[in-house]
Formats: sequence, C-alpha cells, structure tokens
Amino acid sequence: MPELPEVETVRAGLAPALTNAVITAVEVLDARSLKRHQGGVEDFKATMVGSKILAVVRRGKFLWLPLELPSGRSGFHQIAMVGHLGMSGQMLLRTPGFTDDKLTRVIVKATAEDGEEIEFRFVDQRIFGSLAIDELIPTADGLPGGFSDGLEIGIDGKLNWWVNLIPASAAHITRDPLDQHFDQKFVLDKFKKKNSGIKRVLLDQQTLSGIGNIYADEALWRSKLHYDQPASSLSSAQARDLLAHVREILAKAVAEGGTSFDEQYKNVNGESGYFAVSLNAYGMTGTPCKRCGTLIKRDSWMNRGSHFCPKCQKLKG
DNA sequence: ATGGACACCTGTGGGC
DNA sequence: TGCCCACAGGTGTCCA
Repeated sequence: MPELPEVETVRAGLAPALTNAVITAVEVLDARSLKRHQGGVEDFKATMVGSKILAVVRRGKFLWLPLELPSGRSGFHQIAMVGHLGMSGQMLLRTPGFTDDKLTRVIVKATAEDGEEIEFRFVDQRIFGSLAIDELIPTADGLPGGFSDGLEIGIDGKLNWWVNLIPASAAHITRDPLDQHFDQKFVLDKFKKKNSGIKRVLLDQQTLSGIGNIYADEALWRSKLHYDQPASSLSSAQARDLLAHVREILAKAVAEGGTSFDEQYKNVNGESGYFAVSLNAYGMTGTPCKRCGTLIKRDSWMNRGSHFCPKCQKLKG
C-alpha cells in the first residue's frame, strides 16, 4: 500500500515526536512482524529498550531510526531500527491507554524529549511489513543515506555519525526522485539499457525507488505511455518527461499527505491523505479518461493491476 | 538479462 | 446468511 508519499508522510509525522526520545519498553504482540530481525523477539527488545532515537530517516519506502545505545552497552555498534510498511503497515503515535487500534503488532513505549510518555504502534493487517534492528553501513557514494529533517549537522557543527550510513538491508535500494542527491543520468542510462516494459522498470527499486503501483500508473497516464512500452524504446525527451511527471506527482502527493482510499493507509495520527481525489488512472477502471473520455481499463499484470487509458496510452513501435 | 510464478498474510466486497 | 473468488499502496526468491 504505502509508496513514497505515504512513507514520507509517516516519517515527517514521527520525527518531531521520536527524535531524542528514549525507549522504555517494547511489546511484541505478533512475532511475525519481526521476521526480518535476526535474533528473535527477546534480542529485539533488549536492543531497543534504553536506546535513544536520534532521527527518522527515509529512502524510497524504507524508514529507519538510528539508535544510540545506553552507555555501557554502546561499544562500536552503529545500528538502526529499520521499518517497512509492506502493503498494509501503519505507524501510529498514541498516548498510553488509547485502545482503538486493531491489528496492532508491536508497541514501542518511549519518553519523548519533552518528558511526555508516548507510544509508537506498528499496525499491519497483512504482515508484509516488518521492524528489525540492522547494522548501518556506509553508503556506496559517501553521501547521506536518506532524507531526514535537517538534523544532519550536530550541535558541535559536525556531521552526525549516522548521516552517511544506510541499513545493510536497504543498501541495494537506489535513491528516490525526491532525494537531493537523486542521479537522473544514472536512471536515464538504465532506461536505455532495459528492454523490459517501462512500468516494470519504474517499479524496480534498484533503478529508482519509492514508486509503487499507484504512482506508476499515474505517471504513465500523464506521460501517455503504455505500461509495456520497452524502457529502451523511449526517446530521451520522453524519458525526461516521464521522470519530471514522476517527481511532480510524488511531490504533490507528499504535499497532500499521501493517498488513502480505505482503512489501510493512515498518517501517524490515524488520519487519511487527500491525494486520492487527484487520481487519473489508478482505481479509475470504467470511468472516462479526463483527457479524452475513453473509459479507463484495468489489465491484469504481474499478479496485480495496471490502469490506463486505451486511447491515450497506446503501445508503440 | 528478463519475465513469470509464487511465497509471505489478512480482510473486504461482490456474486450467487 | 454463507460460501467462494477476486482483489488490495510490496518485496524477495527461484526457475525457465
């Protein structure tokens, strides 16, 4: 479910509450949500409790919280709690005692920087998402691992230790189109080399990250491209146009708090985003194309759906 | 390299 | 009301 705009909405919501918060307790209601954690439930709890959250960082659809271990246990470890929302994950901020969240899998209790007691709840219907402790390793390009909140420079004027690091489990994810170090030439070169359909390439998190089924369909609709058009067949102008649309759509969706159309995407306060009203293709099967009036079609594609205008988005060549 | 199938899961809505 | 099927914002792996 959540793609870059939804994950960024969550990140931006978590950051003010969790930065410099100290974890006091962890409750694991369903161990399957920790399946990507090497070491089991007790190990996860032992590492988390007492640690301080230094920031909330995002690349593509991955989020991580660099952790400062309590003194005496710090050693040389550079670690973070890595979270992924999968298809149905939510990260909610609650005050203790709030009881309305169904399908809660993990609760992290913490004392915020201002002294308030807060709860971070990981809610996930399908359990494709996960939380895990992971090692932070240097980024391949030596640049910041992801987007955070301008906390890169510490109070001493130096870069914080976690800035140019990335969780080992997310190191294969390339930069997303909203990353200030996004390498457009790298992506355009990949397009030229790939004969796969352009939608498949847009969804490949090792080509560019953050795009999922909604925003792929939306970007292709705006660019008048068919999902199976080979990436290598795009002209340079078409490829650049497509990336411009991708950026524009992602930025607009972030500004509107993401896309919500059921109970499966909510921000940290349990509220829906507003981008759904801007959708032109995704989920619009059978409604008139807003450009030409032809009915939007849904094709089964890669075990999911592809929504497009059969007239505006014809396969060419 | 590339495409396809499938595994991991639960919940909802439509048709009969 | 119940049952069955299709479908859902993702990722990783295995196989032709």
